Order: sequence, then C-alpha cells, then structure tokens
Amino acid sequence: MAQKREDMIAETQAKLIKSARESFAHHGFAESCMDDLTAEAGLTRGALYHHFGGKKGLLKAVIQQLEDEMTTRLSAIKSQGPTTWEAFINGSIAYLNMACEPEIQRIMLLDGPAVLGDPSQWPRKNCCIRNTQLSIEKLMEEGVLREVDSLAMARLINGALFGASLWIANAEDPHAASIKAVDAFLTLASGLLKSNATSPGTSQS
Amino acid sequence: MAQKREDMIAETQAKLIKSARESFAHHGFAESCMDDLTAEAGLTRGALYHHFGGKKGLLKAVIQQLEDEMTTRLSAIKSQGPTTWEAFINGSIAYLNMACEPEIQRIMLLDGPAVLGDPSQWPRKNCCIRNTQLSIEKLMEEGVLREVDSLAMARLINGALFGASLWIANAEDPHAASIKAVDAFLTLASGLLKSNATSPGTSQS
DNA sequence: CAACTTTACATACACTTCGTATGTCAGATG
DNA sequence: CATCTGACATACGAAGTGTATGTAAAGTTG
Repeated sequence: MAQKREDMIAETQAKLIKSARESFAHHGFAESCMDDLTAEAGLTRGALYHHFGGKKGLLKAVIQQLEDEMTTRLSAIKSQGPTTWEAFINGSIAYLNMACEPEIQRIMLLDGPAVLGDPSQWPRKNCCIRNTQLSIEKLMEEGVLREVDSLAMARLINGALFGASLWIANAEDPHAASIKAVDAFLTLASGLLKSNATSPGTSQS
Repeated sequence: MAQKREDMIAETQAKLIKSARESFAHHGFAESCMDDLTAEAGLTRGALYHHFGGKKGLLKAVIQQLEDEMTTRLSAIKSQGPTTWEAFINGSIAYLNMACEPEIQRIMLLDGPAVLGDPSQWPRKNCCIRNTQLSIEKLMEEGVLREVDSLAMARLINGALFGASLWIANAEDPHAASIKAVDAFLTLASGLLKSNATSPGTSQS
C-alpha cells in the first residue's frame, strides 16, 4: 500500500492542475480565484499551498504540463517529415496551430511570460524553442541553411509564430487568417535557405 | 481662465500616467498598488477612478502614451532611409531595440497583452504593426518584395522582433545577443525579397 | 450677484482575495 | 502500540480593489 498513498497524492495534484488549466484558460490567471479553483477540484486552498506553494507555483505546474504535451505532439509531427527542412516547416506550422488553442495561448503565451517572465528562464527550459533551435542546427549541418546564430533565429521564429497566432485567434475569420499566416511564414522562412528559389511546396493545414 | 482649468486636469492626468509608467515598469501591472501609485503623484485613488475608470483604464492610457512615443521615434527613423527597404530594415532594428527597453517591454509587450488582450484590438490600433504593414505594402508596390498578405507578414515580423527582444533583455550579455539577433533578422528578412542575394549590408546598432 | 449645478477630486466602507498559522486525521515507522 | 510525519482543512489577518458618498471650487443661469 506504499504505492497507493503516492498515487493519491499524484491524483490530488493532477486534479488541481486540471482545475487550474480550465480556470486559467477561461478567466485568465489574474481573475482566477484560488477558492473556486480548488473547490472545483473538491479540495481547499490548503492542498494548493501544500503542493505548489501558491498561485504562481500552480501556474508553473500547469505550464510544465502544457509544455510536455506540446513537446510530445511536436515530436510526433517532426519525426515524420521526408526531409529535415519539411520536418522543420511542418513543425513550425503545427506550433502555429497549437499556439492558437485558447489554453495554450492564454496560459503559456500571454499569462506565462507576464507572470513568470521570459520563458527561456523557466525551469524546464522552454522545449519548443529548444526544438526549433535543434532543427536549425541540424539544417545548418546539412548545409541547407545559411549560417546564423541558432538560438537567436529560434527566438525570432517562435516569436513570429506567436505573433501570428495572436492575430489568428482574434481574427474575424481565423481559418482564413491561418492560411495567410502560413503562406507568409513560408515566404519568410525561405530567407533561411542558402539556395532560395520560392520555398518548396509544403503540406498546409 | 477657462484654459487654466483644463490645463490642470491635463496635468493631473499626466501625473497619474507618469507615476503609473514608473510603477508598472518597475513592479509590473499586477504588483502595482493603486494607493502607492496615486500617492506618488500627490493624489488619491479618487482621481484615478474619476479620470481613467480603474486600473485597466490607467494601463490603457499608459500604453497609448508609450505607443505615441514609439510611433514618433519610429517615424523619424524610417523617414531617413536611402531606400524603402533600408528604411524598413532600420525601422525594424529600431523597434527591436525599443522593445528591449524595460518600460516598453514590461508594459506594452508583457502586461499589455495579458491584461488587455490582443494588441491589434486596442483602441488606437497598434501603430507599430500598422507601420510595419504599410512599409511592406509600399515595398510590394515597388516590386521589391514577393506577394504576401501584408497584415499577416507584419504580425510575423513584429512577433519575431518581440521574441528576440525578450531574449536580449534577459540574456547574460544583452549587447552580444542584440548583434546576433539583428544578424539573424537580416537573414530572415531576406526571405521577403524577390531577388535575394544575401541581404544588402545595413547599418547595425 | 445669488442660487444652482457640475466637475474634480478625497474619504469611507464593504467585499474579495491572498498568504500564513494552526489544527486534524490517516498512514508510515519503529 | 506509541510516535511521528505528511496531506490536507480551517481560521485569521492583511492588502487591495471598487463603489458610494462627501466636499469644495468652478461654471452656469436667472
């Protein structure tokens, strides 16, 4: 039964994180009330403070879970590209689409940086940017890309996709906006290529 | 003396906005206390609610002032480029540098979107993005750029510069990071050009 | 110019929310 | 079985926010 206890603890934490995700996503971090949050999970603020140390701690845990999920999803997509370049492009488009999801956009992209500061300083250093950076380095090794600082470029690209996602999510016609954004991104990304004819056709959303 | 009264009102508002800028920039929006804020300006919360309707209203006013200042500064820089393309690049680099300033980054780029939502929905619709968009359209008319949706591209570019600014501001060596970011941006931006040899040399920071 | 109204702010109060300090009970340990 | 640790709940105090009300000066109307 030594296991059972740990399971219950994990379950408690999972319930709190789940409630927090919903509340943060719906009302935003600032407007989310810890009493409501915990009540929704069938608990009290005592549990929250015990496990996460406070509201910000809970936000960190939620973001970590979101990051893990994003990483899993992105890895799956990136691993199945015919070329490294296409894997990179498809991964970027996937990231763009994910950034439009309310939970991710609201919690990770809006509230996260405002409350916790620069994402790259977060504990489990932002996996998405790391992923982008690794792709870029791989492409440079393959000789496909021009030489640039991979981290700087990864930041630019992630920022660009985030900016576009904010636009898409708030557009009157998000689907149309998404198509335009992908098209524009492909154009922009072609600047990375050594030999740039118009960027090679890539499967769109 | 009809003028004097309006002047005093404007002065009151200006004092509140000034205090708010400092407080928001130093402590962030959430941690800024309205009592401290207004006391610093020699007033009380009564004045704040009267003129701005609340904390968010004050944030809006502060952001508007920051936007106006940025627009002025950017226009000055853009108007003096030898070619439209160089004006665009120089404006972008200037935007990048400005985005690294703590006041602008913290208030406009971090707290602003988190508290007020997508910047493009703000009252005085984000002048920086508009500026970028207009530059892009002009460059397309001149036949320098490939055909893309100008708004989508403007969003991508502004987002990219914001992402880079966040990185620079939190880097161990911001100056070095800034140089890398500019270099990477030039590479990326070359994707916009119809004829892209390596992007033409441009004055760096 | 006198009575009234409006406006710019200050003061007072009620409500929410957060963090901490303390309490309690179940399970682990010896 | 006695004890202790850890997981959570309860209770309390301190801010902070928004609103409702007060006040005095400026403006308006007869």
